[in-house]
Order: sequence, then structure tokens, then C-alpha cells
Amino acid sequence: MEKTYQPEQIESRWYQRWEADNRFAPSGHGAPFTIMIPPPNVTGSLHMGHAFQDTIMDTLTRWRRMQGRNTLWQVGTDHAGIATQMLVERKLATEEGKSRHDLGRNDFIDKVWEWKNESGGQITQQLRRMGTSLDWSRERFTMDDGFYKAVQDVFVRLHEEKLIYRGKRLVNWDPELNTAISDLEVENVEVDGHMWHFKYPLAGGETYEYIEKNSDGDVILRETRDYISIATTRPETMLGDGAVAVHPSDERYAPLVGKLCEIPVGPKEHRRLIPIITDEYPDPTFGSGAVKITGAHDFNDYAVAQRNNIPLYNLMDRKARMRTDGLSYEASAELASRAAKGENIGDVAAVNLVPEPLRGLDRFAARQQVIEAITEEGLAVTRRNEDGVERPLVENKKIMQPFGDRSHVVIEPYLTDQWFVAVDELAKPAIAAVENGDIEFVPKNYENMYFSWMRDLQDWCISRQLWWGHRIPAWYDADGNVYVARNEQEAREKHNLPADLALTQDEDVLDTWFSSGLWTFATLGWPEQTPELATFHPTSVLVTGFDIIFFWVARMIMLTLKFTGDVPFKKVYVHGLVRDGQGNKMSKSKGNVLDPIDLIDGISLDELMEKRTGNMMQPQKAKAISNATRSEFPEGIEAHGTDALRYTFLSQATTGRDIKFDMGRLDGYRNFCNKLWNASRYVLMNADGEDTGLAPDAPVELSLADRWIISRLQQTEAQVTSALEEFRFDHASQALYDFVWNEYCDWYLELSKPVLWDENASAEAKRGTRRTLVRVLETTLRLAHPMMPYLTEEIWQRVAPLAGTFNEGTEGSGDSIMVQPWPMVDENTVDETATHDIEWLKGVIIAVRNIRAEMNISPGKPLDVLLTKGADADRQRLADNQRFLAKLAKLDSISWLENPADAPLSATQLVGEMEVLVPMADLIDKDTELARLAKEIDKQEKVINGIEKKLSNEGFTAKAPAAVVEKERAKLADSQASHRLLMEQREKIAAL
RNA sequence: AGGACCAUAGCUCAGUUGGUUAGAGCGCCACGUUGACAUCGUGGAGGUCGGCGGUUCAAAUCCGCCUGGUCCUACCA
Repeated sequence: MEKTYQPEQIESRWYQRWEADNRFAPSGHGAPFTIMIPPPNVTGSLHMGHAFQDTIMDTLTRWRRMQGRNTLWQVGTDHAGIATQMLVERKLATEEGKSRHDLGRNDFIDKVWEWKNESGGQITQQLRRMGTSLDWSRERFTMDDGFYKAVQDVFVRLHEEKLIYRGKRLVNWDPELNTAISDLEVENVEVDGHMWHFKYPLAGGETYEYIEKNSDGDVILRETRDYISIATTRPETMLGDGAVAVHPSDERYAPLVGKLCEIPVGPKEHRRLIPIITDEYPDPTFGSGAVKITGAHDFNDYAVAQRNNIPLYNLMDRKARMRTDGLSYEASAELASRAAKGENIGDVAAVNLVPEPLRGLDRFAARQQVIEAITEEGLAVTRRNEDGVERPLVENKKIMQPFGDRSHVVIEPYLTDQWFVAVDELAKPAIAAVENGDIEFVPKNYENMYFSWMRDLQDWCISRQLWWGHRIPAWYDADGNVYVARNEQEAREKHNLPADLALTQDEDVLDTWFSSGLWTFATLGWPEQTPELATFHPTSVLVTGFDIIFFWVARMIMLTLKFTGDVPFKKVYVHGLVRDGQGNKMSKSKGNVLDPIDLIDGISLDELMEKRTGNMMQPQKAKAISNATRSEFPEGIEAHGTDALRYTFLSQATTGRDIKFDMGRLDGYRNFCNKLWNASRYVLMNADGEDTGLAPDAPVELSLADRWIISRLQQTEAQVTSALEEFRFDHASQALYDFVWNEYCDWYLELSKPVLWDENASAEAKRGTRRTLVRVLETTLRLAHPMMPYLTEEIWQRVAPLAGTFNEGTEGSGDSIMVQPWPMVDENTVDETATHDIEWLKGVIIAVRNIRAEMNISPGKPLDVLLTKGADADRQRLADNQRFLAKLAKLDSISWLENPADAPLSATQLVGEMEVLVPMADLIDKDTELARLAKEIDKQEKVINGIEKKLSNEGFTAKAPAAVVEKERAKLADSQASHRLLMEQREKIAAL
């Protein structure tokens, strides 16, 4: 074996072997255990979030597999409609200078498939690097044939039940991508905005008395007005106003209700009139209390317009430019004015209320022009500034502006025909499933997040004006009648359409999340009732980030309950975001992204800087990022191997919070891998080719240390297992780390040396120690395997043949650790006595080490040590463990002093009641030692005082449980003993 | 505006139902290479558990308020 662990040589070899041997396919005979991987974008690449998530899923999967469960970890990728289409469009533009429209729909889609086939392997290759035991033989894609069928089926059936409908609604429109998006794909960001105040003159020059009162009811303003004052952050939408609304209780405007006012924009001769109405929506205490209602360009206004039958006038095209189509402004204004008076004007779609000079302008340019025109006309509300000049009132104001989460452009509420899922009926059972515990969130508090969202759910807009995705299975005839069916033929049959009737399919595709919502059951063959579906569904646990609970988890629950009658998963393990070491979100623009593969393989500083700044347009920013990178990673990043990376993720996988990825820990766990590697080297050096007690009838003698480490192993097995059951990967990894490093390596291996290297030790004892060394290691490897698969497999191959315990119950498949049984706790080998004895032994050794350090005695200098004042048990322990003590504490001799009074001047430490003496008359520095003792005495006195105070408190002795009081008394006795000893020491030294 | 989570050693984090002398790793200091490992060993320094109040015999832990941070949801024309 190499002297240090070299992961790169081991990992790819084992992964290929596992995959070739079909180790990842379900094979257990126990209860099924299923995890569905959250399908990564097919054209994506592995980021830290994936790596983290995949580590957790793989750990669970490997663990359950070893427990004998019939384990399936289903793999697949997502077609990721918008993301993939954007990517290919950008590629097309840069490489061929073409847009998708140059290619046309079919050729473009071919192009995407081409790209998918070319690059889709990247993410799956990277997944393999993480050691994931995914069943590649069942890999799925959300646009493969099976999914196509499932999606058609779900769509058609939901439509038949009227749970999918089509309608003209106000939706979030992305003017860059030219598609509708769902509420969830909108990010609201606070930006600096303005609020303008304009006067809407009353029709026919009418006037009224405007009276403003303060909260006490005193009149603070009284004036005659011929207008109503309106505030807006989006003046360009005034063109599409359909009404002005005031609150019904607002006395200021009561005289105006039912009258008409004039929108102060557009050609003067065709100014439109709109009614002043009442609605609950306006807040009388905000602004002027009067709100313009632009039903086609604002969600709140839309609701008001619906309630009050106000027409919706669309002003913009798909790119959020002012419309150029439809009727002339003059004709449109005429129609709209008739509508305002209550006339039915039929289809409003042709009405284009954008004045000709503004047509074709971008929305922001149009805004500027509208503001200027109104201001010029004197219809802006003015305020006298500090300098005494009247100026138009423009408030600077933080406003929340909606941005597309992909395109990062301002989203426009836009009136279009879209397909929707009516969610009310689907949400009810989905809420119930979590309420009644059929689905459990870990940690629990995410259930609240889920409930609050589910209880206030809007219908889900599922149509996207994209090309890449599942095309909506609906066909139209020339008259616009719609026929929903699985295919055109079925549409004709279903509706008895004449063969010569021309049908065209809906141009839109479905929201990506519509198909991924079917992920847990469509991957298993649904709508066919396959054996896989019967076996592996519902799945056991979903591992996912909190950020997609709404996007994905909630929708899976709704759709799966609807179509399988069962929940998609029983548990949802929700994890936080992986952030950088400083707690910042990793992002390309910040240049702080870590690539899991780089952490595994290592990367030079130059390459890392290039990677982080490669496509960056601004040289200044690139330089800043380079500098930051250089100061954080002056030497680049070393290779750490997959297991170390996995272990780091697991140790940081604490519940309910984001993860600050800690490079220091990564180094630490790389060292841990090396530690385990070297411990194994030691075991193999001492056991390979030797008698490890494999023969069933060979007599074996187990030493104290052997019994102790076996006992500790049982406890570790119990800890790791229960930690995994509770999804506490941090605890599982910690328990294993402690056992391996602090017990097996630090103590047991050292304790094994005196036996193995002692020529006088019996064959039985040597055999027992070798057997224990090997078996404990072998079991530990199995315990560690789900967390660190490569290292454990590599070592296990060499250790297992010497351990001879691995074939139990898994005959014929004993050639990989993957298929070995998970360690079972054996209560019979838990040995309390051995534990106490070893603790005593450690106590003596540590006491000597302490004395060495305190007295500045070289660690190598052999000492003669005396023990005294102990019980008979201590004397016996000394007799039994002479050679261990001598070896580990580097002693010449250690013996029992019958009469404490005979003790020479010594440095002394207590182990229980017993004293450990290192005689050292010649070594002592009087003053230093006295100072040290004074400090120690002081410390003990503080402890004693604290406990005495506690014990003298009657409330404590009366009310605290007896055991707690007893514990305090024992502590007091210990401290008093220490104190006495220190005092004696001080006396002796002082007498020198 | 409503809600969630977080605040423990210089850094990253543990700390079960209240009872520890408050722990780990990294970093730091001192010492140490003959027989698994310097990606190591031994010993050590370092914390009034964000602040204030309360409940209790007893609070890092339970309750309230405050401060600071992260995030979600909804938003006011």
C-alpha cells in the first residue's frame, strides 16, 4: 500500500467496476427503498448544491442497500425548457449568427436534441465522480417517449375533469423570452423608482369641493377642484386606464362617484373619459386615495376590473413595446369612451389606445413621453419646493419590481390566452397528506412554509410560448374551437370531426415543472401499471432544497395524489443552500463559485482564476475576482478526493440552515481518509500472512483492549445507525470520526503493539489481537462505506479476507463492500468492565504525559513511575497492564507503592483516588512549580465553592432529583481529593 | 407588512427531554521523526453561549422583549 492515500488512482477504477458489475440495480430482498434524484438540467453541470444533495442521497442509498432493502436510486435528467432553449439560442447566435426563427421550429428542436445528445453526458459523468450508486440502467429523461405518454395522459385527463382550462388572463410575461411564466419564476427586487402625481380633469369642467380632514376630524384643507389626483409609478399604462376607483367610505370623493373623468394623455381632441367607481381595493389613507384602474397591466387592477366590469385595454406587444396593431387611436378612443358609458363594444382586442406617436416605442421610452406631455400641459400635481418654486411632484420611492428569474428583465403583467391548472381541488388532498403525516418534512418547520403556500394557491399557468418542451396536446380548427386529445387522430375520433377539417396543434409547450411533477411515478412506467411502480412507489424520501418546495415538491404531491392515489414520497429531507466560506451565495458574477470536481481533483491557481473570470466582460471586475481568488487560494486547490468531499458535506449537513462550505474541514477530512488508510496499512502489516483466528477451533484470547474496542464499536454502530435514521449526517460522520481517530487509532492500535511485538505474548493472545484488529477494521469499513465509498472499498478488499466475517447472509456476492451487511449491534460484546479498565489505563498514561509536559521532561525520556493510594482494583489493574503502561507512557518501570508515606518527592496526578507519582527531586524547578500549584489550587477551590454553595441550598437538595444531588456530592469529593493532594504537594515543594 | 431560521472559542460547527468543569475540527503556542500516518503524535492557551428581563433549586437549553444576520411570502396605486 502507498504511504499516503491516493484517491485519484482508486476512484475511477472502482466506479467502473461497480457499474460494470451492475451493483447499482435493485437487488435486496427486504422492503423496498426508493429515492428519485431531483433530475438535473440535461445540459447543466454539477454544482456544489448537486454534490451536496447527491452525497446525502447516495449515503442513504448505500446504507439501506447494505441493510438488505430492495434499493432503487432512480436517475434521470430534466429537459429544463427555458434554460435549455436559452442556452441553445445563445449558442446558435454566437456560433452561427442565427436566431431560432431563422431555423424554424422543427429545425430548432432538432438542434436542441443534437445539443442534448452532445452535452447531456456531462452532468451524468460528473454525477458518477461523486460516487453515486444510481441505477444507470434505468436512466430517464423528462422528454423521453415514456414521459411524453405520461404527460399527454395527465394533461388530457385533467382537461376532461375541467382541472385544466384555457383562458385569457393576466399573466407574468417575460418580454425578453416572449413567454408567460408562473408566479414562482418572478423575483421581486426592490429598486429605486418614482411616483408621479397627475390630475385627471372631471368631464365637462365640473368642479367639487375637496375637503381633507386630519385624524381628529378637523378640516385641514378645503378647496374647489376640477380634477381628481392620481398617483402612479407607471405613467405609460395610463393610456389603458378603464376607470378611477375610490374607496366607498371615502367622503372626499363621494360626490364624484359615478361621474366621468378624463385621462390626461393622448391627442387633446380625443381625450378618453373613464368612470369614477367605488371598490374596496383603494386605501383612503395612501396617496390621494384614488387609484387609476388599468386592468390589463396590473394584477390588482385586474381584480378590480373583473369585479366592476371594466374593460381591459392591452397597450403592449410581446416585447413590451407599445402596440402598433389594431385600430387607430381615434377609433379606439371612441370605442373606449362608449364603453366607459356602459355600452357594449364587443371585442376589445382590436382597440389600441396607444396614440400614434407612441406606437412602437419601448415601454420605458413611452413612459418618458407621457410624463413630459402631461407636465407640459400643466396637469402634473405640483408642490412648492424649498426654494419656493412650484415643481411637478415626483416622489423618489423604493418599489418592488418583478424580474424574470432567467432573463432578468422587468416582467410585464400581460393579457394573453394561456392554459391553467385549477389547483383548488388538487391542493386539498395535498395539504391533508402533510397534515395527517403521510408525508413528513425533515426538518418539520418546512411544513409551515408548505401549508402557507398551499392554502393560498393561485391557478397555475402551465403554457409557455417556447419551442423546447412538451407541446400542448390541443388542436384548433379554423374557427378557433379547441380539441384536447392525446394526438390529432384521437382528437378527431373523440369529437367526430370530418376528415377534411384542418387542425393545427397548439404552438405552446408546457411548463417544465408540469412534467417533472410526474417524476416519481412516470419514471417507473406510469401510466402502465408496471411491477416497478408497484414495488418502488411511493418513494421513501425526497432530498431537495427548500427553494424548490413550491416549484416541485408541492406540485409533485398534488399530481401524484391525483394520478396514483398515493403520495409521491413519505419523507422530504429539506436542506439549505451551499454557500462559500464567507456565507455568500456562490455565483458566476461574484466569481466565488467552487466546482466540486476541482475540490476532488485539485486545480492550479491560474486555472481557477481563468475559470472564474473567463467570460467576464468587465476587466476591472475580472481583476478583482482574480485578486480575491489569489488571496483565498494562493496555491490553488489541492486534490482531496471524492470521499473527503463527501465527508465534508455530511459533517456540515446540519438541519435547517444553509451550509458555509469550509475548506478547512475539507482538508481535515482528507486527512481523516489518510488516517484510516494508514491505520489499515498498520493492520495489514501486522496481520497479512499471519494467523488472524480464521480457523473456527483455534483458541483465542482477547485482551482487555480487544474487549474494549469491540465494545466501543458496538456503541459506534448504534450511534451511526440512529443518526442516519434521523437524517443527522453530521452526527453520523462525527461518531465515526471519533471512533476511528480517537479510539481505534489513538488507543487501540497503540495498545495492540505491546501484544504483537512482545515475544513472550502467547499465540492465543496474538491471535486474539490480530483477529480484533482485522475484524473491527472490517466492520468499521462497512460502517463508513455509505459515507466514503471508494476508500472503504479499496481497503476492504484487502482486509476482508483476513476478517472472515463478511460473507454472512450474502453468499456469492462477497466481492464488494457494497453488498455486505450493515453492521448489527451485538449487545453481548458490550463490556462495561473493559471500558472502565481502559479508562483507568488511559488515565494513568495521560497523567504521566501531563507530568512530562508540565515538568518539561522530554517525551522520550524513560521514567520510573509509582502508583499509590488506590483501591485493590487499581492494584490489580496495574498488575494486569504493566507492559501496556510501560510501552504507551514510555516508562522504564511502573510499580505499586504500598505506603504513601514512603513516597519520594514527585510530580503527582490523580486518577480517581489513586495517585500517579513521577519521582523527580532532581528535575524540579521550585518557583515554577509553586506558581503552577497555586493556580491549580485556586481553580479547585473555585469548583469546590461552587458545589458547596449548591449543596447548601435547601431548594436544591429538596427539589432536585436524588441522582443529581448524588452526582454533585461525588464531584465535590473528587475536587476535595484533588485539592488535598495539591496542598500536600505544595507543602513538600515549599519545604525543599 | 407577515412569517421562518440563525447568533456558542479567531474561523466552520455540535450541544437529545433544563442538571457537563460548555465540546469537535481547523487555526494558534510549546515539545516531539527508530518500527501505520508530519495529510502525524503529545500537551496547552482560548468562551460571563448576541443583549436585557422572566420562569426554576438549577438556563447555552424554556418564555418575553431588544439588537444583528439570512431567507421566504405579500405588497399599495
